[in-house]
Amino acid sequence: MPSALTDYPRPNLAVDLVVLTIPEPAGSRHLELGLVALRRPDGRAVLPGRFVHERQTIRETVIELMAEKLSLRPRRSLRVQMIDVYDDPSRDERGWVVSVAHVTSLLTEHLARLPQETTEVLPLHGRADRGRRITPEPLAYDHDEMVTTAVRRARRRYERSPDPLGLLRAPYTLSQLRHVHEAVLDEPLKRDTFNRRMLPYLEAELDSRGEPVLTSETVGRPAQLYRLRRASVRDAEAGPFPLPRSPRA
DNA sequence: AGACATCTGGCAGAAGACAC
DNA sequence: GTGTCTTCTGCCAGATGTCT
Repeated sequence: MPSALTDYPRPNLAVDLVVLTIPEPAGSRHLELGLVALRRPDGRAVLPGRFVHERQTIRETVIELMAEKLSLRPRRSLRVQMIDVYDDPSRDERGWVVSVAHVTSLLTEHLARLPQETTEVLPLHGRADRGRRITPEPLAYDHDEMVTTAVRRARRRYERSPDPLGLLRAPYTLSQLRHVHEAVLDEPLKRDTFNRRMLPYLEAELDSRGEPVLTSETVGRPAQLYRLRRASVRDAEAGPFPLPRSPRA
């Protein structure tokens, strides 16, 4: 007797990955949020993706995808989150493919290790919620939708808590943190309010004598260094208020 | 010395919550 | 509706430090 599990046509299962990054050295002004994309032979940009192989989990597929296409090894600090499942039967011209989209972030130091011949970093600007395209060019398949969703969620989190995607390596100054938030939100922020909002969720970096560590790498008065106060993130992300914007210079 | 950047603290006004 | 209190926000001044 034939099995129902084999009698019906089934979609191919795939994983696509939205990789967000800050392509310029973290800490400088005018940072811009970037997206790691691959260039297909036909010239279209696509997200890194991979089919799920037989007897393989989604998580294993994501890990293999990151290793194969981004030279990234899995580690505890690497945060990968699922965005959504994309199941429009016509979404892929090659056939019936259901994709489980994920999002992660890449520190600047890892960008140099990307295979240059196939990967590139596209700048992300604009607000999809205001009817504007985020990517500089249309991506293949429904990858624009994945990017839009990932960026919208990232921006919502960056309103509430300090660098939730870990784009900035701790310790950092308040200005460095603000520049990263401005890059993600693509809008200048009010410095005073930003500092007041974030400080409760940060702790000062201390030296061996318990004194606050200052950095002289910034221009002007040496700035104090901070890192995330571990138990604070959940509280921060529950906060109700969006950050106030500053007029563009 | 002057320009510039950052940090800190204070002040005033707006907005919301609450009691009456 | 009114008054009071709290919280949030924007603005400012002063101190501190680097760079030219």
